[in-house]
Amino acid sequence: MPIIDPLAPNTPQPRGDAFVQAVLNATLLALAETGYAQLSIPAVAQSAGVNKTSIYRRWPDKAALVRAALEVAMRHTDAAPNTGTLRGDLIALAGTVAAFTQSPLGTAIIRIMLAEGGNPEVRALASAAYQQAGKNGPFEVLTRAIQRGELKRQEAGPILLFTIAGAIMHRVFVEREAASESFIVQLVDLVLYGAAANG
Amino acid sequence: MPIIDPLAPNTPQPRGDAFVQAVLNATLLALAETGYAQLSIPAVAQSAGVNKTSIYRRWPDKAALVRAALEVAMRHTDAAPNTGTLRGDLIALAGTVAAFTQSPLGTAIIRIMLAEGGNPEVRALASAAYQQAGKNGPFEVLTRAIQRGELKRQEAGPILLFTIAGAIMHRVFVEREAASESFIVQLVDLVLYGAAANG
DNA sequence: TTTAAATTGCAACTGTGAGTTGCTTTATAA
DNA sequence: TTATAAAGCAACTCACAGTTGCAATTTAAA
Repeated sequence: MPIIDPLAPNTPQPRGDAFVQAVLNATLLALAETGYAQLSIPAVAQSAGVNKTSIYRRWPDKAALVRAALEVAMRHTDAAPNTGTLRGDLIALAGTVAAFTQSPLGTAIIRIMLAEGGNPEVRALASAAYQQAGKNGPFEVLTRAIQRGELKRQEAGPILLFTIAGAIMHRVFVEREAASESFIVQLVDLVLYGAAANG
Repeated sequence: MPIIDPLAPNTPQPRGDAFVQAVLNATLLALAETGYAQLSIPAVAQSAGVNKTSIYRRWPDKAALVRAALEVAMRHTDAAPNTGTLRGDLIALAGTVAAFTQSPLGTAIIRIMLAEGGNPEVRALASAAYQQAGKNGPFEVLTRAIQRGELKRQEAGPILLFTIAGAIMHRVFVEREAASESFIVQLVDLVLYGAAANG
């Protein structure tokens, strides 16, 4: 009874399609609710309405299951915003980051990345997933801002983006407040014009 | 065989003192290494060179043990910096936050706070510990800056501080780069003067 | 429609490790 | 020196993750 590769071509997958969907969905759900360390395959099986044995036969261990779930979940990228101003673009980008951070899946991914001392392979995939969520967008935005002359010091670009992401993380995970539209505008104005400005 | 309150006065503690020290130190160590979820009392016992039974008799469960360890560990507060300028004070504050964030204990506390879906009581204590690390300092710094006229818009104060903390968290936990002195200066200048400034 | 192959379910099993209990040993205070 | 409380020790229970052999079911293809 060999372990099946769900991606192999021409592999007969009698009931496999719905089965895999159900299990991976349940995995993402469990990830969001309890985190990676607490996640148990028997619990996922029950939540998916499926027998644990079947999960064990398809995926060798917890890491492989979570990897598969994250891979499936991460098959979309948001387009870069283009509002005509750096401020507008940053507000749009920050909104995307905030939405991701506050979604159950985003929460799960960020928690794996930050918190679990566990499987490095899984953590690497979580990092990849997090970074992919804003892959091209940010760089296009910065490039256009530099061309427009809105961002004089190019080297400030990365820290600008990372600071926005970090502030949103702090807002959601530490303060446990919503990263609302008004918060995002405040934040973008802070990193664009500074607290010392007269406003 | 009642559970002993280690803080009760006039309680005879024959070998208790050294014992408690050893166990709580081992607990903080384990917390830093493996995190709360993975922490096991038998493992702590072995690491402390102590019998697990003795731990179970003193602390009713893992949450109580970790609570005791965090309470002991958090018995110091840093004084507010006073360099004469807001910029200097913020750099000093950010340095303190960075040192805490990058210390094993700080890492453990932040991870409990952010990641574990586990015991809410423990998470609350971790939050308290994190906030206490910078309790009075930040507010004194802001007050003096407002008096000096360096911070025109008072309402920018909290988001200013939280953004610094969040950016440091992102640096350490997501980018996994050191929050060096030069990074901190860059960060403070960003939130004080903004990326749009000519520099 | 039938048949063969593979997948899923099911039930019973193993193994590990957390937490418990009764008893003995040892340190401390008086 | 002695009484008392704490710490050690060994053996136990129990929950739950992961395994195995076999029966039931679905699907693809003839």
